[in-house]
Amino acid sequence: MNGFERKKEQNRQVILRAAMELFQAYGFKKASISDIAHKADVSQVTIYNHFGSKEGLVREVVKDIILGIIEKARAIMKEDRPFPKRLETIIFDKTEIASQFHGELLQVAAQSDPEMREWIESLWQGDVNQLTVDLIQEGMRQGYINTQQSQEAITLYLEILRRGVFASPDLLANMEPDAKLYRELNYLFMYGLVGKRQ
Amino acid sequence: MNGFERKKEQNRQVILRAAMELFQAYGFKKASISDIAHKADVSQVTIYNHFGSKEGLVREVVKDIILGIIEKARAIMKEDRPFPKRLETIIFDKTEIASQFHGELLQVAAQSDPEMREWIESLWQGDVNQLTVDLIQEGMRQGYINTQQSQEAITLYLEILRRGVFASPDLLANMEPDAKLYRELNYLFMYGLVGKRQ
Amino acid sequence: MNGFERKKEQNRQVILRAAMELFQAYGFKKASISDIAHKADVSQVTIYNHFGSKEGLVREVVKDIILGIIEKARAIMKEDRPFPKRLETIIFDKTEIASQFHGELLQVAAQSDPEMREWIESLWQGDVNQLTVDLIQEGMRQGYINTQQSQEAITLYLEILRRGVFASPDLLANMEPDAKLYRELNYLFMYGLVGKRQ
Amino acid sequence: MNGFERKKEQNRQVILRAAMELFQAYGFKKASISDIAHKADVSQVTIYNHFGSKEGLVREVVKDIILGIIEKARAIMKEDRPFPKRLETIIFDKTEIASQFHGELLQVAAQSDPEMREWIESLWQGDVNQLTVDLIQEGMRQGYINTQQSQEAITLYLEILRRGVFASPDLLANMEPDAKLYRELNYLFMYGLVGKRQ
DNA sequence: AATGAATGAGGGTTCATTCAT
DNA sequence: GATGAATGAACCCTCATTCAT
Repeated sequence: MNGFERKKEQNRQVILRAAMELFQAYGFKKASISDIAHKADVSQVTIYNHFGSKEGLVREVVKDIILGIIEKARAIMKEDRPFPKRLETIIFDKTEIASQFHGELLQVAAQSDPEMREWIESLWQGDVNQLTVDLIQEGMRQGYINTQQSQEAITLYLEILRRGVFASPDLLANMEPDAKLYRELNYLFMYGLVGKRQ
Repeated sequence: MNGFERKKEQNRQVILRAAMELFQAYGFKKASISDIAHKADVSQVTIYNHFGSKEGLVREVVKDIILGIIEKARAIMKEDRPFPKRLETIIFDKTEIASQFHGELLQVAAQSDPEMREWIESLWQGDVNQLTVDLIQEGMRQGYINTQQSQEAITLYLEILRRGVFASPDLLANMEPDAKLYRELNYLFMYGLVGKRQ
Repeated sequence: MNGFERKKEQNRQVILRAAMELFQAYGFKKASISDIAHKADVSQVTIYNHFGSKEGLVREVVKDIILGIIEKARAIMKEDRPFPKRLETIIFDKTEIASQFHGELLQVAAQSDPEMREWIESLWQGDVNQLTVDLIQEGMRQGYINTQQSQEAITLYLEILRRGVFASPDLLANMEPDAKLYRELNYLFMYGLVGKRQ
Repeated sequence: MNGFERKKEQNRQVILRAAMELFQAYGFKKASISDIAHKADVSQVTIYNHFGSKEGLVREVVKDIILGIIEKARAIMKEDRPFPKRLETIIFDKTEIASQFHGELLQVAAQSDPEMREWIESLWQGDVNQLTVDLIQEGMRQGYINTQQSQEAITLYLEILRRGVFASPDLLANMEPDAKLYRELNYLFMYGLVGKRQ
C-alpha cells in the first residue's frame, strides 16, 4: 500500500470513527454530514467521495457495528470458560458496542435497501445463528439446557433476552458483574420465574 | 365548558391523534409539523398555540402513550384469569400499542427535559412498578414464582423480557397465540433454559 | 381581495418579474433561486411556498411568456391593417418579448412534464394555429398567398420563418422597420428567391 | 511525433469526442467534467492539463463544431449537382451535425470571450459568407435567384431559413426528403408565399 | 503527462418557527 | 383562538477546480 492509499484508508477510518461517535450520540438522522466532516477534520465532499451519500455512510457504519458484534460473539465462543459464564457474556456484553444505538440500528437495518437487508440476514443466519446453535448444543450436552424444547424456541428465547438487555442500558448501566442483582438475573435466565426445584 | 372551549379541546384531540399516527408511521423526527397540521386539518400555528413547540407536542404524545400503556397494564391486572395467562398478556400484549414506535420512544423519553423524565420515572415507579409488584406477589403466593429471588431481580427480569418482546416484532409477528413455539417460549419464561425438574 | 391576498399576489408578481429578468439574463439553469429571492427581496422559502420548486417557477414563467406571445398574436390579427403588414408583424414582432430567451425556452417547453407539454400543445393547436389558419385564408382571399400549396405547408413555412427570426436576434437587432434590408427581406418572404415575374 | 506526443494527442481527441457527445446529450452546462472524464476514461485532471478549464474545453468543442459545419458546407459547394438540390442540402442538412445543440451553441458562442467571438466572426465572414456568396451568385447566373435583391438580403433570408429549420427538429423530424410536404416547402423557399406566376 | 484524493463555493430544498391579520 | 404568509437556519448534495504524488 503506497502513501496515497494509506492516506485514503486513514481518512476513511477517521470518517467512520467520527460518524460512529456522532451517530451514537445523536442518532443517524440528527447527526449531520457537516458535523461529521467537522469532527473528522475533512471536507464534506471527502465523505461523499468515500461513501457516495449519507445513506452510504450510515450503511457502512451499520455494517461495521454488526461485524463487530459478530466478531465479538465469535471470540466469546472460542473462549475456554464454563458454559454459563459464556452465555452470560453473550447476552450482556453487546452493551458496550451497540446498545447506545437504541432501536435506531434495528430500524435502519430493517429499512435499508434490499441488498443490505439480504447481507445482514445471511450473515445473521449463517454466522450468528450457527454460533448460537453451537452454543445451545454445547449447553445441552453439558446439561445446562433442557433438551425437550425445540432449538427454535431456545434461540428465540435467547434473542429476546439479548434484545431486552440491549434495550435496557438505563436499567443495567450501573450494575456490576458480580453484584447480587446480576447473579439473580442470570439465575432467572437459567431457571426461569419458577426457579430450581430441590 | 362552553362552545369555544369545546371546540378548542376538540382541536387539541384532533391534533394529538394526527400526531400520534404520523409519529408512529414516520418517527418523531421525520414527521413534520406541516404534515401533522395538514392531517389534522388545522393551521401549523394552531399546533403552536396548543403545544408551544414541536418538542411540546412530542412530550404530550409520549405522555399519552405511556398513560395508555399503564391503563392497559392496570386493566389486565384486574382481570380474573389465571396467573400465567395474565403474565403472558403483560409481556406480549404491549405490541399493539407502542411497539411500532421502535426504540424512539424510549430514546425520546430518556432525552427529554428533566421535568418529563421525573414525571415518567415517578409514574413508572409509582404505578407500573406497583402493578408489577402486585403481580409478582400474587405469582409467589400461587407458587408460580420462586420466593428466593429478590423482588427487584424479578421485576428486572420481567422488564427485560418485555423490552425484548417489544423489540422483536419481526420475530414474533407471525406467531399465533396457541402455536407450539409460543407455548415453548412461555415455558422458557417460567422454567428458564434448564427447565423443569421432575 | 383582502390585505392578505393582495400582499400575497403582489409578492407572487414580484417574484415572477424578478425570475423572468434573471432567467432572461442568465438562462433558466444558471439563474439561481437564491439570486431570484435576493432580487425580489423575499426569502427563498417564499418562492417555494408560491411555486413549490424551481421547476414550478420555471413552468410559471414559461406559461406567462407563452400566454404573452399568444396575446400579442391575437391582438395583431384583430388590427385593421393590410395583410402584408400584419404578416410582417407576426413574423418579426415576437423578437421583443421572447427572443432573448434564446433556444432555452423551446428546450424547456419540450422537456417539461407531460401535463405542461399538453397544455402548450393544445394552446398552440387551438389558439395560435387557428390564428395562423385565419391569416392564411385571408391572405389567400386577397391574392397574397398561392392557393396551390397546402395549408400545412404554408403553416410550416411560416413557422420556420418565425423560428428563424426568433433565433436571429443577433442579425436583426439593429435593423429598422423601414430600412431597405427589411423591405427586401419581406419581399423574399412573399416572392421567394426566384422573385416576382413581370 | 514520438510515442509520448502521440499518446497525448490521442487523449486529447478522446476527450473532445466524449465531451461533444455529452454536451450534445445534456447541454454544455449540465454535462460535468466528471462525466466527461469518466466517459473518456481519463482523470479529470488530464482534462485540465489539456484545456485549462471547463470553459476552455467548451471553447474547443464549439470550435470543432463550427469547423465541422464549414467543412460540410464547403463539401456541398463542390458537389456537382443542380443548384436547387444543393441549396436544399445546405438548408436542411445541418440537422445532422449541430441541430441537437439547440440554441445553446449560439448562446455560448455569443457569450464567449472576445477573442473567440472574433475568431468565429472572422471565420463566418471569411469562409462561410464567401461560400454563401458563391452559391448565391451561381444561383443568380443560372436564373434561380432574383438579381434585384441585394446580396445581403438574400444571405440573411437564407440564414433565417437555416436557423428556422435548425430550430424545428420537432416539426421536421418525420418528414421524408421526397414527401409532398417537403417538395412544397422547397417550392415556398424558391417562390415565396405568392408563388410562381405563369 | 497523468492521476487519485481532496476541497470551497454554491445548488435546491425542508424544517420548525414567527409575523401580521 | 385561529390563520395564511413568510422566514433563518440547516440539510444533503454537486460542481469545477487544486493538491500531492
